[in-house]
Amino acid sequence: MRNREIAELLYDVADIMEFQQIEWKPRAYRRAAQNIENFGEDIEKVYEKKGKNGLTEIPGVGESIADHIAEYLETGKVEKFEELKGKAPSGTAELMEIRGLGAKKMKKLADALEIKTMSDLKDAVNNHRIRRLEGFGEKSEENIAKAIENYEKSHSRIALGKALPLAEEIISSLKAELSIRAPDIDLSKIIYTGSLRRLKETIGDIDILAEANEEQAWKMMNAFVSLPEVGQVISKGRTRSSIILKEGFGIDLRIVPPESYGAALQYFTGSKEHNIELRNIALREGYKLSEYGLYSKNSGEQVAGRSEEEIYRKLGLEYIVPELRENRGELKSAVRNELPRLVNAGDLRGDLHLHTNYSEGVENLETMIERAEAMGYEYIAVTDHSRSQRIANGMDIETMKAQWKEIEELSKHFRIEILRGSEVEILKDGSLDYPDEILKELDIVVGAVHSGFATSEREMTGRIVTALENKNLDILAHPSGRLLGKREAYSVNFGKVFEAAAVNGKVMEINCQPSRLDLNDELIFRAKDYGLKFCISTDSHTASDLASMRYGLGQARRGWLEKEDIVNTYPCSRLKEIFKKLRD
DNA sequence: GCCGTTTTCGGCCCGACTGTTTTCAGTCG
Repeated sequence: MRNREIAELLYDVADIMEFQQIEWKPRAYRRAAQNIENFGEDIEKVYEKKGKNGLTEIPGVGESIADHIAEYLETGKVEKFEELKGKAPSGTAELMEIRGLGAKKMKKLADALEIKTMSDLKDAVNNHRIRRLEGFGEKSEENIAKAIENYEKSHSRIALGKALPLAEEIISSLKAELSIRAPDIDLSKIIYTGSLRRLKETIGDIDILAEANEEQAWKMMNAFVSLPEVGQVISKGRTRSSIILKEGFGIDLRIVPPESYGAALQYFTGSKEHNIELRNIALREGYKLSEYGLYSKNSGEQVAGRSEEEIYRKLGLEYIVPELRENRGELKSAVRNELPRLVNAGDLRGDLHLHTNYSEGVENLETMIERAEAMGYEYIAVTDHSRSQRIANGMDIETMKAQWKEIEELSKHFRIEILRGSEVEILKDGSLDYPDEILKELDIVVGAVHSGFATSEREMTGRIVTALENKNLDILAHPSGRLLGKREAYSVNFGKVFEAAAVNGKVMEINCQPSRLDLNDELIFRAKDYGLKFCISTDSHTASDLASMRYGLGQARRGWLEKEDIVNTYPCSRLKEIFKKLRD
C-alpha cells in the first residue's frame, strides 16, 4: 500500500507551492492528498488495473495530478516536482510543520536570513537574528524557539489508547476544578471532539468542547490553563485556548454558547471531508452550515444548532455517529435511512484472546478469570502462546495439559465459561505449531504470525492461506502484523487472505492492543465485503488490559460492523457450535 | 488544480487569536 507515501509527496509539493505564493493549487493538492490517504484501495493496484482513469475516480484527483501520480509510480519521481523543489529551500516542507510558521513568514526568513533547513532556523533563533527582522519581534522569536522544541518532542501522532485516557483525565480534572469555581456550568457538555471522538487509531491534537455563557467562559478558560497538567499556554481567549501538556501533547479547549453547541460539536468532530460534504448538502437544501449553526440562506435565521441530532434531521439525514463520519458513503446511506446498526459495547459477551502467566501474561489464570467475570462477560478463551514461541514462554504440550486441568478445576468456582484455547504460531510453511490431535482438544484455536516478517508477499500470503485451509484453525489473530508507529504490516495479499478465510469459514480478529488495532478500520471495511465474520479481542497480557476492548470496538464501528458480524456477541453455545462445525 | 442537479468559468470555509501593527496580516483549525 503506497497511498500514504503518495499523499506525503503531494502534501510536500503543496507546502512548496504555498511557499512560492502560488494560489489555490496548494489547496487542490492537499485535498487530493487527503482523499488518497483515506482511499480504501491500494492506489498502485488501481493504477495497474484501470490506468490513469482509475486515478481520476478518486475525488480531488484530476487529469494533471493523475499524470503526476502515474509518473511517480512508473519512474519513482516526478519531473515537475523536482523542478519545483529546486526553487525552494530544501527544508521547506519540514519547516512549515513548525507551528506559527506559514508560507509568508517562511519566505521572509528564507529571503532575509537564508534559512533553508531546520538547523538554519535553530541557529537564527539562538543568535537572535529573527527578532531584528521586520514584522517579527522578540515574542515571535521566543515562540519559534518553543515551537521547534515542541515539534521535536512530539510531531508524531498519539495512539488512541494513549490519547483517550489522557483526554478523559484532563476533562475530569477540569470538571473537578469547575465544580468548585463555577458550579452553574453544565459539566455534562464538556466533551472531547475531533479524531478522538471518531475513535481514529491515532490522534494529532486533543480537542475539547464546552458550553457556557460569556461570564462562565472566562472562568472555564482560567481553570483550564491553570490545570496542574499544563506545561505551556500557547493562546488564551474567551472562545478558544490552546495549551501543551507537560508530557508534550497539545490540547485545545473551545467554548460556545448553548445555541451553537450542537453545530460546534458537529464541526469540530469532523472529519473535514465529512463536513465539506455536509456543508454542500446544506447549501443544496437552501441552508448555510457553520460551527455556529444551521442558517436559512434567505432569511439568515438560525434553524438548528443546539444539538447534532437536530442538524442532521433538518438536512433530511439519519443521525450519523462520529465513528462513521469519514465521507466513506455514510452521507448517502443516511439520506436513504440505510446506515448500519453498529455493534455496541453492551453487545459483547466475551473475550477470545488473552494470556496468563502460563506463557507471556503477567497474571495467573484465576486472576484473569476473576476480572473477566467481574466485567460481566459470559465466556473467555484462554489462549496462551504455543511451543515454538520460546521468546514468549510458549507452552509445551505437557504444560498445556496442566493448564486444562486447572481450567477444569476453576470452572467449578466461577459462573463464567472458560474456553480452552491457544494462540498457535503459524509456522513458515503454513502448518500449525501443535499436532492435530492436540488442536482437536481445544475449544478455540487462534492462529498468528510472529516471525519471519521480512518475506515476500507471495510467501506470506501462501503461509497464511495454508493456515486458513487448516480445519483446526478458527481465528486469524492480528492479520496484518503491523505495530503502530513501529512496524509496517508485513506484505501480504489481503484479497487472497480474505477470500481463503471466507471459503473456509474463518473469523478475522480485531486486536484491541493500542499498538496493534489490527485489522484496522479500512481493512475491516474491505473484509466485510467478503462476507467474513470478526471477533474483537483484547490480547490481554495483564488483567487491566481487558479494558482495552473499547479501542477495538471503535475500529469495528469505524469499519461499519454490526452485532451479527461479530462472533463474540453470540451466546457461548452458538460460538462453540460454529467452531465445532469447522473441525468436522 | 479541481469541480459542476443553477455554472465548462469562476469560485474555492471562514472566524478567532496573536503579534506587531497604529488598523491589520499571518496562521490555524
